[in-house]
Amino acid sequence: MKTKIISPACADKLKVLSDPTRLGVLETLMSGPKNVGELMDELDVEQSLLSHHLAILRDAGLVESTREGKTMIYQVPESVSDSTTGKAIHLGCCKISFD
Amino acid sequence: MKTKIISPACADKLKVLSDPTRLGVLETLMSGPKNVGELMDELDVEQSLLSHHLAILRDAGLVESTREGKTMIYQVPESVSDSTTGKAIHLGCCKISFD
DNA sequence: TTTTCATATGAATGAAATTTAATATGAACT
DNA sequence: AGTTCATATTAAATTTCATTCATATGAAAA
Repeated sequence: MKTKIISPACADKLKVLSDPTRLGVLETLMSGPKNVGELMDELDVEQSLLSHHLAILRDAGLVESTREGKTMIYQVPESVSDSTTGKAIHLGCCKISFD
Repeated sequence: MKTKIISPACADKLKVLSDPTRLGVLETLMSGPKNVGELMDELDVEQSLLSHHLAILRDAGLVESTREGKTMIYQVPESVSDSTTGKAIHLGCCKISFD
């Protein structure tokens, strides 16, 4: 009886999405790039808290950021957002489709 | 500027899947019903710990159990597992497809 | 170069989730 | 009824996570 190797890596990626703020960030960014201030306004989250969550999303490769003057623009990488259906997130191990 | 209402309910459901043991249980059960002992063997998880995780999956409606003699059979409900593609989990708010 | 704006980082706290250990339940067998 | 097998439950210990607060960084403006 070989012991099945479960998928901790996939669970880790799902954990990144299993938070309302981070999920909200992704949902928001799926409609296009935004800077941190815009995300704060839209999601109604404190600056520092949002920044922490953005770091977690960035570390997981689910968002990427570029500086534009004083502000930082965040967006979902092409490889992550399904541009055809528009409403899916590719985690590598699995794909999450909304609605 | 209306404040966007994020989706805590969906995050909660994703949280249930964001654990290697629970994800392993679901993956295992997607190939058919199993009793707890079989899940223990396949996933190499302690009895009590597995039971806790099964309770969380049950509370979330992602698995259901029926007694058969001394053992408990666990399975993924029809409504949750996508019977057509075979490899998807429906959470209500979103759908997770594997490989 | 000092100030201001936009964002990031680190430490501290508290809450929630996971894990372990011990015990309980419920069905079948003797 | 008492014992055993399979699983669940409870409580306690531990770990992880989210949040807050204070401070730092980096770019532009004065």
